[in-house]
Amino acid sequence: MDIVISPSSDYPIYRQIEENIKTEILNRKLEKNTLLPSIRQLACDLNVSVITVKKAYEELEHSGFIYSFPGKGFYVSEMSENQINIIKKKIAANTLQKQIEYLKSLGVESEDILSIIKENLSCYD
Amino acid sequence: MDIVISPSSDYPIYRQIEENIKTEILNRKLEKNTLLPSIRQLACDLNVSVITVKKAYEELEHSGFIYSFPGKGFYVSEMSENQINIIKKKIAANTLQKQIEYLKSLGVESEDILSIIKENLSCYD
Amino acid sequence: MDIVISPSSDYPIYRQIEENIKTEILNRKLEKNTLLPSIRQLACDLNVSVITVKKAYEELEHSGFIYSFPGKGFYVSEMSENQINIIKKKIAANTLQKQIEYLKSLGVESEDILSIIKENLSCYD
Amino acid sequence: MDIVISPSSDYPIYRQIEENIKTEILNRKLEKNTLLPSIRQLACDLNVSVITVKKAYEELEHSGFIYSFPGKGFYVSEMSENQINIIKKKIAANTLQKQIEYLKSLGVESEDILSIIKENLSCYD
DNA sequence: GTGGTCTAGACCACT
DNA sequence: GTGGTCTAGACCACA
Repeated sequence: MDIVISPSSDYPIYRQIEENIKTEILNRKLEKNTLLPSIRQLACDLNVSVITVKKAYEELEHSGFIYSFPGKGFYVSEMSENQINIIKKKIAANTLQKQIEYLKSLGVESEDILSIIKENLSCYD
Repeated sequence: MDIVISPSSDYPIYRQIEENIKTEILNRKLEKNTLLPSIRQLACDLNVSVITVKKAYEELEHSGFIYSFPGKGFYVSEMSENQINIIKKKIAANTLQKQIEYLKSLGVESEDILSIIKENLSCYD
Repeated sequence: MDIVISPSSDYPIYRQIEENIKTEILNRKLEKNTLLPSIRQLACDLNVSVITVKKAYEELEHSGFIYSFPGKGFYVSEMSENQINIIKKKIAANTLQKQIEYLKSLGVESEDILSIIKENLSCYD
Repeated sequence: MDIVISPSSDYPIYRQIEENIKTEILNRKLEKNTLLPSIRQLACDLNVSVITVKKAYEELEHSGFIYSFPGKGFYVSEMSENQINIIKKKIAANTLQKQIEYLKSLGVESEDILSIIKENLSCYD
């Protein structure tokens, strides 16, 4: 599992860990029922506090991406391909809508937004 | 000048004020050399502390959107139509790039992103 | 009389006016017993408040560079060539000493200071 | 770390703290990645408000001399010997140039300036 | 009147 | 514990 965090960011570390794992789950890089590294292990690897990792895992459990057996560890939840796709699209729709709302309030032209998007997407095809 | 803030947001109040004014400047709703409301006045209007407004003005001055004559007040900087457009596009390019980077790392399809964008933009035309 | 002020500077305007006039007196651009522009006139020319000019004149009178006949105006004081030279050297000695003290506390090398000085002076010979 | 401030000075306290620390960094008295005293600690030591120290640290972070990990503290930035020397010389060149410009506008002779400088420098060798 | 600075508290999120 | 933010006062220099 590759988790990259930047402690200097203004974004909380536990959120960064959370996002990293969520991404890997939605990506299918982490398969269902996989055992995640223990809180202590990950805390040690990332050189952060145990509490920080614990918080990240708790949030992930709360939002249903992982589940835990107390005393055993945290596991990746089962989700159908369909469920995952729905979640992905929901996230995309939400974030992009806010983004565009903001840029429009700035007065950015639709065509400019579209061309920036296309240019960026072309890097991935 | 219309400034709307939500003190309960997790986004700092001074950033909200900053963003509001920056948006109005980029929008040309606030024209160059306009005298902004005094720190005290705005603090009173928004029902926040003087220091909170000062910090917002300070940041805006730091990034060049406004300038001050101590003892007189804060004024909107002169910026050419061109400069403003460049700044707008820069902001758009930056935020959209990060957005797409993130969505791509999630594995969202390009066509899905594009269709969401188009759907959202159609609300503004 | 040429007075240039920058209202945006963090240096008070009345000090700027003061320094400008002091410089012209030490320069002999303003000769002894010359009648300075009236407070109202100068305030109007510089587009600043009457009070600001008044304060500058008061300070100059206080330090002996000008004198006033109430109801008539402000005049440049009489000073011998010798007196003027002594004042100039005193100012130079004071400011340069502080400057060097500061640069030395930063750990700047003496040779660097000297070469910068020489380079700058060469522009004036 | 030795920080000396004079609260009665017309120079803002937060600037004094800023200058003190900047000097120690350029001096290499504070080595890179050193943990600075916490805002609260320093505020207590200097007997000033927390906010005053915070402002000083904020400015230093803004200009790149220090960096922060929220929740952990402020650290001295990494800068090569070279970078530091460049900054030092830049500061020296800037301040000395302004100084000489001013003295020249007063009509001080080059030789006088040079002899004052040499006299002062001799105190440090 | 304005901005510039400062105090002495406070609450919060994060480590 | 740390920094991040905020309040509700205050005094000062300046215009």
